[in-house]
Amino acid sequence: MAKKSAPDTTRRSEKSRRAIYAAALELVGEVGYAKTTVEGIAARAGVGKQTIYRWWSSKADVLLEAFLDLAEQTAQDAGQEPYATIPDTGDLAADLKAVLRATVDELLDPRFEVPSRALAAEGLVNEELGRELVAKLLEPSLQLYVQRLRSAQKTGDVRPEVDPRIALELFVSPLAQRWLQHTGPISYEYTDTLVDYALYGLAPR
Amino acid sequence: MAKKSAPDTTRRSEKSRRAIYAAALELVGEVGYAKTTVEGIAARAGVGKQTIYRWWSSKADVLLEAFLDLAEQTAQDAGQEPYATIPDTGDLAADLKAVLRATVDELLDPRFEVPSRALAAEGLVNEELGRELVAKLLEPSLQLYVQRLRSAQKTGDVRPEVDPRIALELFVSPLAQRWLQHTGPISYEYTDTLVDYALYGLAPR
Amino acid sequence: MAKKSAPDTTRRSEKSRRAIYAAALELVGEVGYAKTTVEGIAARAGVGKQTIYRWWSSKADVLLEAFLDLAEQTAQDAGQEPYATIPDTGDLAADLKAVLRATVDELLDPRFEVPSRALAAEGLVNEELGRELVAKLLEPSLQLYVQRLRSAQKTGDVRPEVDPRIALELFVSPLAQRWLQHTGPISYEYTDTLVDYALYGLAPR
Amino acid sequence: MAKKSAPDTTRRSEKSRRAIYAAALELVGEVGYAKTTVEGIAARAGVGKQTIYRWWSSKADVLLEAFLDLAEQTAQDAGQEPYATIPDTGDLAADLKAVLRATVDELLDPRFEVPSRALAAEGLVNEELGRELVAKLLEPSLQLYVQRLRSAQKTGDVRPEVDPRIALELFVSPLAQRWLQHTGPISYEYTDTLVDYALYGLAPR
DNA sequence: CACTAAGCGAGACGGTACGTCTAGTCTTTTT
DNA sequence: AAAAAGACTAGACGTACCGTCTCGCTTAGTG
Repeated sequence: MAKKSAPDTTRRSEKSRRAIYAAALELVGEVGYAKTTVEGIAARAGVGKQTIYRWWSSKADVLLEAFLDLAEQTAQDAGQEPYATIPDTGDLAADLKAVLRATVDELLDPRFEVPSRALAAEGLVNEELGRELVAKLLEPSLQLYVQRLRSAQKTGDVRPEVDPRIALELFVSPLAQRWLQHTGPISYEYTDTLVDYALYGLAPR
Repeated sequence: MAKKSAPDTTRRSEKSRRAIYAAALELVGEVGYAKTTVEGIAARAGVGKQTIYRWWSSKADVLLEAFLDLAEQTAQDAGQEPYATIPDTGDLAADLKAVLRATVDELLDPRFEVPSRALAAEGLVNEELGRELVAKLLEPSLQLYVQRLRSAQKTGDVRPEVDPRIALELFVSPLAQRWLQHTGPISYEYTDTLVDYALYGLAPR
Repeated sequence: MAKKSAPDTTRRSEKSRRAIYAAALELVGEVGYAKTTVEGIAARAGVGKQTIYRWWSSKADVLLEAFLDLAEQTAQDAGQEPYATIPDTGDLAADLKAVLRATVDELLDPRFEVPSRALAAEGLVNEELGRELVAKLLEPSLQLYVQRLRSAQKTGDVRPEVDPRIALELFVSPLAQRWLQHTGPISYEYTDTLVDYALYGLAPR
Repeated sequence: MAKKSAPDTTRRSEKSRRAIYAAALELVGEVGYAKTTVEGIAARAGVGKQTIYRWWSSKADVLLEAFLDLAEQTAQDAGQEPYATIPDTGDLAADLKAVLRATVDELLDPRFEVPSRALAAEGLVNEELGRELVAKLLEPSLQLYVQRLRSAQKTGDVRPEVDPRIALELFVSPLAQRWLQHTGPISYEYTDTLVDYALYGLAPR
């Protein structure tokens, strides 16, 4: 009775998949998310529209996977794993500053900027996409900070009663907001300052 | 030779303007931003489409003004001015916690939630709207924190070399991000914790 | 509650209507009925698809009206009314032969051939269109024969007990079938012969 | 060098062929010719699409063969040969009326009606199919009338100078047109009248 | 008796057109 | 002159089929 049986993944055309990812990212970069259309992606990829609708449910879905794929490819091309963990040299401030500087570089990379901003925007308004984004992209990274902060609690560099999941937001969220909402410039100096303020507080010691 | 002379504002129909604001906010609340259409707003407002296009350039523009109007109305209805300044009782932590608790209340008010999230989303992707949003809604609020922190520097509650514009992000941005991106729950307890962490730092004293 | 209110005919664009008729007839002539598409008609007419769907329910419907319009225009251009009646010179055979010869000319006119054959084909399979075709195009012509045959019955040229509606089919239907189904050649000689056979019978006198 | 070698008929699956015929006729009967699709036929027949395209060039082609097959089967099931000849009892009028009555029965048989009308319609517009239809279905039947009329000319029942190929159209074409174009009811009385009119003419004797 | 080599069911593919929806413009009539 | 109404051109939406193209799997016949 099932009208739509799920398509057979084993027969899927790898070539088409890659062409669709490439076309989607290109178009979002060129004309922006709103003006990117499924039709346009199909045309640029040299693919029938149905091939897109067969495997993805929406434009947002295509772009999410395309972006995840891009991130994965880039990671493999550069170092092996992007950041399995945050380095632990014993100097917490230095470690955090290093990671945040790398994040700054990434946020300013134009290849990532447009699609990730587009996805973030769509994620605000589209519950499902939002949850996927957070689960697949954001939360894994944040967990790395949680680990590093827990380690710092063991060495006494962070007070033991501090909740690491909240603590990390002190330096991560400001950067995120400046980038997302253009509320201020982004630089190494800025993130270094965030780490210092967060670790040692605003009140005099 | 000018085909489009600017419309004559003195002849503008106040009734239509109000009806359009109301219709826009209702529709965004009912069906979400993406499914709200100019046509739908015009129909619900009992207004011709051209009347919308004559005075606004886009759906986002209508909604921005509608939202600003709503904010203004609500402010006038409730207390006079919402927060011309942040209270200065001499207890910085208490003052910040009070304001952030009020912000939490506002963020959880369903009348504000959908349209402001929609505007924020559009603002990520639409440069012009984003700048307007930041300039008209966000930055004025943030300046209040700047003032309160400067005052705290004078009383010695905040270290003098701290940049208040960055400092405020330690407790404001985490809240903003949790709300915008659903990365965590929002509560009085959470914002209180943020203030404590930000003021006294994560490192042991 | 009515979702689709009927469109307002008084505001209809005459220019678009004419352009659509012209495009439809051209395309049917150039590529045939099956390969003529609503999209193609809209494109050639420089018209939005919705303008077609607003006023017509289908490709067949457009073509029917376009053809009726063509027939009307052609009639007006040539003599006033095409054939308000069949001539009555007193010589029944001659009168019928004359009209059938004119019909032969019309059937062989390439401007009429393709669209009318296309409509006829669609009419076979599409009940509603078929009834409209018969009612608006075919039956009015046949009634002219009925009148002429009745007149002939008064003058004694046709037996009084003959049913004129059936009688006319003896010479009209053969011509129709040859033309529609390509079952034989069409010529003045052929229609003359049909009239002779029909009037005087096959059996010896 | 030949990309497409002709398929090997000896290996053809008889089971599939029969299933395709059955599915095609069922679907045309249920949803009409236009809404019958190759994909639908394949699905109902439990057959791959390629199996249809391997042996037939089009939907029309499938249906033509399916119909010919049906006609053949029906003929074999009923009497042996359908009508190798038209009976020759010496009474021409009676013989023709008998055959036409049988034709009326056939035309009103719902098993035949939909597919044959569909084929006829397609034949009007599709030259190739039209010629095949005429050659394989129509002309053979008409030749039987030619023979009977020639025989009648020998016995003096039909004038010797009459062209039998044209003469037969006097009673066959009207029936065909009424059936095809729904221009009038079909009955034994009607076909009897046609024969009488055709044999003895409309003019008084 | 394994070994081709075809036909087969299945269904993914690049496409075209469908009929619907909305954007933003233009025109007509009313206030 | 602004406004209500709504028809207009334009073009994307998601769906349905087209006809082609593999994929494994029978199923013969051949070596």
